[in-house]
Amino acid sequence: MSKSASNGPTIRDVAKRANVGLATVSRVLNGSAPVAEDTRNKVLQSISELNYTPSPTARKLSLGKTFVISIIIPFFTRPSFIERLRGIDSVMANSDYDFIVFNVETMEKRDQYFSTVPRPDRSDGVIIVSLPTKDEDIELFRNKRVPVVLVDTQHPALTSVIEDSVKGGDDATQHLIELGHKRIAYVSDILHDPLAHNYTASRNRLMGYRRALDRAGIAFNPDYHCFCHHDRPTTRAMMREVLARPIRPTAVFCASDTQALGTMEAARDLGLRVPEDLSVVGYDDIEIAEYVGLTTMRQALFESGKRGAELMLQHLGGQLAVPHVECLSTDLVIRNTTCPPQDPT
Amino acid sequence: MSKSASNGPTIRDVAKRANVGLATVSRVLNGSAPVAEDTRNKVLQSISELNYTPSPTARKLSLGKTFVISIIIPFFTRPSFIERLRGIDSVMANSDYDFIVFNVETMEKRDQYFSTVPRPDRSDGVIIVSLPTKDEDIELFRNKRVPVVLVDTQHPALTSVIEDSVKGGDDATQHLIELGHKRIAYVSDILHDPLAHNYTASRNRLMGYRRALDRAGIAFNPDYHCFCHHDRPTTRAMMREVLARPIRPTAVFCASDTQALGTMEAARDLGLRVPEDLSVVGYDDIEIAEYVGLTTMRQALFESGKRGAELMLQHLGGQLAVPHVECLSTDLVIRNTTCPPQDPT
DNA sequence: TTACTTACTGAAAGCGGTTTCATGATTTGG
DNA sequence: CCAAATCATGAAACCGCTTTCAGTAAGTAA
Repeated sequence: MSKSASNGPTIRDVAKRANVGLATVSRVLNGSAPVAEDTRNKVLQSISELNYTPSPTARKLSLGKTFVISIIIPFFTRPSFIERLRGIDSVMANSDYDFIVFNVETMEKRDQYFSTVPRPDRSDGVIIVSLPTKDEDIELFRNKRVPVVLVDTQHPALTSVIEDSVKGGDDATQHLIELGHKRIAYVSDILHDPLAHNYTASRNRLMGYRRALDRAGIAFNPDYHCFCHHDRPTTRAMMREVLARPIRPTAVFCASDTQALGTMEAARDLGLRVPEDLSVVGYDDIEIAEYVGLTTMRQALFESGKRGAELMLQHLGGQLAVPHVECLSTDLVIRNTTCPPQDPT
Repeated sequence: MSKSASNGPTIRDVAKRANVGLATVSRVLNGSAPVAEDTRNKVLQSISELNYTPSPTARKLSLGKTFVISIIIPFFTRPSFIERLRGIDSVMANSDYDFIVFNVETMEKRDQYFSTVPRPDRSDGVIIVSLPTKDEDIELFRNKRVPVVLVDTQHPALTSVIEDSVKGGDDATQHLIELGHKRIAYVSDILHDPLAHNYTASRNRLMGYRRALDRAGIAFNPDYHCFCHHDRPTTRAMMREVLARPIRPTAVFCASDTQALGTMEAARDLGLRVPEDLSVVGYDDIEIAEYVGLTTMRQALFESGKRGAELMLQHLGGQLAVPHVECLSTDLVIRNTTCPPQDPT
């Protein structure tokens, strides 16, 4: 089944037509060695007459490269991941590399992709986004000798670009403290599910939250740490209960905008006004955040993807030997879901 | 620079170790010809001892296939496109094919991808999403002999899966008419820019809108056809002006939810209540639509991607000779941005 | 027993490039 | 003016797989 049917001209055809050896054509194509001016012209003409383009596959085989960068990313459908992907795309589109996205929605998929994707015959490099890596994974990658760059996760052995979620959590909480709040709840994804939306990030933001609390001399109240699955309806249900307590929080810091929206829905359900009765701070600054006027932490999502891709390209180019960690900044965007508490107890 | 460095075992190594010819190994791998039971076992054992996996690149070259489906899609970052991509992913992830996404944000990129991506040495098939194709494009595809499937666009020469936007526009408008509205505006993207969000769709929805109007004996008022760039702020600015007119529409049908949100912002700016003073119907049912309670047309976005991918796979499998058109249904989701007009003139 | 299938199997020829290596043509320079 | 170095080039090997083709061994029919 050798599909020689109509498969376009090959480098051999070009060589024949130009009366040169095929090696010479290759040299003209890649500029890999000097070629006499008029020989080059003959070749160039032959190429354009035949409307020849080299076969990427053959090139890959010969070079032992795939010219593919694989991206392993969970739930690529979520707005924040899309932004990161766009960042990656913005640099990859202008490189020699294609990129293939592997969408992880289950633990099996994760394991499957972690073991099959980082192979030299499948990818020249792998960018892993927002998925925690274990030591054994690292070992696997090292064996396969495929360069790996981490985005929004970190491991000492790999170069990674991260956001400082501890600081982000701290800043968000600090904002509420400065407004005079004392009863501040923290709402996050479940903290023990590695596939949860913000596995590491949720933990780090919690640390930041506690750090800010400590600094202000406010005791951490475990009852004010609320967590549930990442979707809005679930958060809404949970928060409806939390906000109905006799001593309810006057402010809520949410580890994601989606959960902030759920929280606001819950407040609405209970007839609580935002921000007068309840201040809400989100995280991510997704597109609707602006529409609903949500105060939130903006991350450099696009930038993170872009830097990740750039670092990968550098890695592939031979620069960048040692694992390199890059930390992007996070800014608080103040809109109108926060204000001082009505009754500053 | 033959990168023979540590490149894993080859089929030859497997053959040698099992004391068979390498053709036999290939046969075991692909089941392409009968192999004696114990020969097969020797091979299998050798494979697992060596932890061998065949090189995809070599396979591709030999077979003359790429095992890649390319997706050409505009602004893949927009929610509706993501949904379609997810649909595609859901079927591709379980196939032998990888897919590569080519994100079109400019006319140059469109042309570049249209001419370089559909080549037999680059893709086994191309799925084009939401991008109108001209006859000359078709000619090009035919020359390259690469199968093409269209999603959310249509061309007589190609198999495509579409939504019935005319009917969608009709239904949405009909809903408003039934509520008693007479002054109904239509808000859409610019109708002459092929890269606009909803090029074809915006036109078809307009046709549906007019059809419903006709049927109800309401004259089409060109002043009530408003169009501008697809983003929310622009729509907001435009609609602020439109809604400030002495005789303003009592209802607005928007060709996208994003524009519906812009319209609602404009209403808010002018102190108009939705739906009491202004009914709004959107299109797409993006995620926030539910949050803000927007009445909107829901399309089978995920389904469209899924079907597109399935048709492509069928095509590749040799079934599906004639161009085949598939039309997905669209449903009105009634929430709370529509009600009868206050002053039913 | 001989001729004729049938069932497996290995050697070798691609697939379409890149790169090494040897060679002939030119310079260079002493 | 001849030896030595330089330059440009083609032939051939190789990347790792699939498939054809021909041949061997075993099975069947006459």
